[in-house]
Amino acid sequence: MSDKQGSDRYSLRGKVYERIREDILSGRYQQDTELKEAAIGAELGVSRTPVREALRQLELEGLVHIIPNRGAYVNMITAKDVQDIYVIRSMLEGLCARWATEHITDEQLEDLEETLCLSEYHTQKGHYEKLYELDSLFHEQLYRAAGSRILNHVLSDFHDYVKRVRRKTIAFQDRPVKSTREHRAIFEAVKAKDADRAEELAREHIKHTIENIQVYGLDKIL
Amino acid sequence: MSDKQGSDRYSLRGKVYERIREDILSGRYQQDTELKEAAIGAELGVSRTPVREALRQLELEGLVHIIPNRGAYVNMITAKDVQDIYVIRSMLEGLCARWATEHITDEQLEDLEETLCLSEYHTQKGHYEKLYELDSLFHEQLYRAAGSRILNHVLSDFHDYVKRVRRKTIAFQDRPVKSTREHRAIFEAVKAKDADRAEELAREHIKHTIENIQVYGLDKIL
DNA sequence: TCGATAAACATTGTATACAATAATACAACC
DNA sequence: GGTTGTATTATTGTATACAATGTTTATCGA
Repeated sequence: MSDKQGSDRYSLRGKVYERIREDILSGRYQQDTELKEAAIGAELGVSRTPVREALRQLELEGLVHIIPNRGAYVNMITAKDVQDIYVIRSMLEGLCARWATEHITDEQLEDLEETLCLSEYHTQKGHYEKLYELDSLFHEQLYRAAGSRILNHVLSDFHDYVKRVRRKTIAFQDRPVKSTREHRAIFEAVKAKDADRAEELAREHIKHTIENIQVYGLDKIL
Repeated sequence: MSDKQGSDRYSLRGKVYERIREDILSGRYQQDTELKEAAIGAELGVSRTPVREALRQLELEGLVHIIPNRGAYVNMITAKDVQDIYVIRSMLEGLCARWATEHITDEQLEDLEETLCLSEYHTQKGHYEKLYELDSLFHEQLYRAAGSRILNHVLSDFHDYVKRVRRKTIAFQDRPVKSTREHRAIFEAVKAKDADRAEELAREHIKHTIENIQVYGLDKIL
């Protein structure tokens, strides 16, 4: 999720923030690249002020580290980070599925099913870019359904962190078919109010994603 | 953990950040209190610039929400948030204990044991303020021992979030004695390289903490 | 040539000035 | 009286100026 709690994509600060973030997450910068406020400002045609604010936010997110009076440096996401994130996510997605089962409304269930149907359609057609979006949407809908501000916050962050990895690996081998099938299974468990099963399935779903990524080869992305 | 990745407590920005953060977490502000840059700056004797930066960081952390061109508003932590955090933490602390078991060095093991000994001493003596610090330290050492930047980051954040709750409830009833005993048990499992047991114990430890908090009465804190 | 020192430079930290936007108060109108 | 439009005010968004700090380079002496 990129809309973050209020990142304000339309202010200069928001634009700069999104831009640098994207540049780091997409691997344009190398580890420890120095991010000079003036240079970035000049490049984007803004003053140092919005750049500074963007860098401070990125620091809190862990994407850059700032040494006082020296500068801001890029924190690349390492292969280990990605693996850790997926292990953590598998637990939290499980919890999320459980809570969603307990709290989901009929309307949210319908939205989820609609997303699922679309996913199944585009899986058949092999529309991978569309599938990527729908995959994100499915998970976001589940996050919301869980009804926990905190869980939503942390899962959204992680989800966003590994965006690049997901984008690259989602279409690898027979993952799309399996992934969509797993989504369907999770959905059915949630609908049937079987929280234990929903949790188990969601955990497995993420674990399978990790395996797929490992087969693909993480080093090809990072 | 308050030293954050580089929050820079010694710059004005860092001081303002810590101050506002503390004021929110300690409940000095009410939900949706408007935080005006000029007012805060005047109160702390600094210009708007560091205040702005602090507010932007707090937004990302979820402690304030900013409406563009309007202002920054306090996001209180609700009782449900606290409960959610503890449920999430119980899982992640479990994972942390597992990873710590797998990665901990002999030196880290010794540090941990030292903390533990001190805890046991101060538990006997009933030094609750000291115990609070040692409790934090024990967990932080375990976070570090797990050897995962990501897990450390998210757990430290959560740990910090519920600081106030912990401070208030740590001395409630016979919790100090039990808590220290549980720490000892976790330590022994880690030392014995029994990852399954360490994970299970760590999870239970947090669950017991939740129960203690619930008996104490969350509404008394928030 | 090497090392130390200091001066020049680059970069961040903070304050202030100005622009843009939103909130408020008040008047004109129905 | 209520409503709408406008002027005023307050507040944030951005740019710029200045201060403090860190880094590099040039110079001097041994």
